[in-house]
Amino acid sequence: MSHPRLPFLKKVDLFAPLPDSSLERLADISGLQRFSNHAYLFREGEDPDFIYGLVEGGIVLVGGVNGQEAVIEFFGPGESILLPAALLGLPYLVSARATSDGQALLIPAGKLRHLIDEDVALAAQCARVLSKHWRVLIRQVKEIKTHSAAERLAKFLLSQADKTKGSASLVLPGMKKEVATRLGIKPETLSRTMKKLHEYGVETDGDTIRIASLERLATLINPSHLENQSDT
Amino acid sequence: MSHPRLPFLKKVDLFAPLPDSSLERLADISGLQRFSNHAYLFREGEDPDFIYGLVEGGIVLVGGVNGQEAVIEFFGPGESILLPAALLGLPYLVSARATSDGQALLIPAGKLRHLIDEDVALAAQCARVLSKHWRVLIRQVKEIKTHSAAERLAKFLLSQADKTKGSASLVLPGMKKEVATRLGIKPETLSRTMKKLHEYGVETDGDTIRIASLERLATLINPSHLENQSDT
DNA sequence: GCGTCTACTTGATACAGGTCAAGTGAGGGA
DNA sequence: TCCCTCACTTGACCTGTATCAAGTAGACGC
Repeated sequence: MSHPRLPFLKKVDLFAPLPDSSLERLADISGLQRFSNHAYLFREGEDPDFIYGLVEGGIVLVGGVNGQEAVIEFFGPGESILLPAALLGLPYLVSARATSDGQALLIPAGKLRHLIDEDVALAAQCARVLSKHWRVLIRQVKEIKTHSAAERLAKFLLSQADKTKGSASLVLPGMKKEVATRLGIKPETLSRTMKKLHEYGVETDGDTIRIASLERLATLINPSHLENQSDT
Repeated sequence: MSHPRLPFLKKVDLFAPLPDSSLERLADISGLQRFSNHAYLFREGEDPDFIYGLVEGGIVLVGGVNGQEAVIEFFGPGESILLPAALLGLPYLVSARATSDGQALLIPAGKLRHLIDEDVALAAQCARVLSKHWRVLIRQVKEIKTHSAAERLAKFLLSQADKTKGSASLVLPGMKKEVATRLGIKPETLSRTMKKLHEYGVETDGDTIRIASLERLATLINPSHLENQSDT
């Protein structure tokens, strides 16, 4: 009969495609942890004890010391974090804070580091997930270096929408001040930039955003021709 | 007897620690390519045909369309690039340009994608190398979002130095205008920022930089206490 | 040698985004 | 109910970096 944590493993992209044999092994060493909004899961500088597979809820990776901290990226259910620090056995470069209540699967870093040298399926899947994460960051670096605040915000909103055509409504993955630092700007600037987007059909109501026309908003980024927005 | 390309494989971190069985297989499908300074190895948007293991010389990853392009990162001998695009079979997000003459090992992306599911050692090593790359980008994102141009330049120079104490002399890994966009600033600003660093003991002479005291330069970043500069 | 590039520097000026300061308004506890 | 606190907004002002425009100097071709 199957392990009680199996259904949770299946919800995490890192583990979902693995064969049963791998899953059993992971289930044996994994643990499920609940966390509540605004709680820190771990902090920058600590040694890696676990990797986290997000089953439910959202978290942010934040870097930098207090007062100067910046959100690196938002993560949601199905995503896993900390693989790099865990595999290399090096201290975390970022902290993680919950943006909602939720729960995560924890896999001990040491055991994972061991498993990866014996389990092809797991190792290959780690490589694929890390590859996706790399591309996420590459996009962000490119954007910060080549686009203005308004363009970055527009692109961010478009990426948060679940559609690509017509109108859309979305709720921000965190507080506005977190979104601001994710975009590399200050909260005040986010406020003002949001106002500029009114003329592109963007309306805000607390943390939900309504976009009248995704196509229209897209013209802000690239006045004329098309941009790839799909691949991950 | 051993394959003629084996010594080259040994020079690339991705392959160096692999067992002979893996190396033989890679040697069979790999090819060695020379490139000359300023040549493009591939361009953003293309489909991945190969991954590149740098044996000799330097290259930059640049993102963004012509006129708005920004250097993502510099890479040197031993490093490999494009693993993410190759493993996922998705178009390159960046272009690569040589910053010197050199040579690289090419491994066909399709074959690698196939191998990784059968060779634990290879898969695990891919995961580890990708982990390192992730951490490099994380650092960069953190810096861009939390430090000024002068601080970023100082940190960059410190990271280029091969020592951590006393005086040092280094040559920039690319043209000044490339270094500028790597730091997220314009060439003019780099020029001016370099001048500001004179008072921290930084002297420039073409593309070689002399730093009188690494400790002194470090005070620019963190006026008082210490910062981790070592781990990768 | 003499143009012509191209990288780089320097100066003057513009502007995006940051900083500081003062609200507003929605929870949340006593 | 009345405070607090804390996210967010708004306004006025400031500054770091970009932009535009010369100008210098080394490298290369002829």
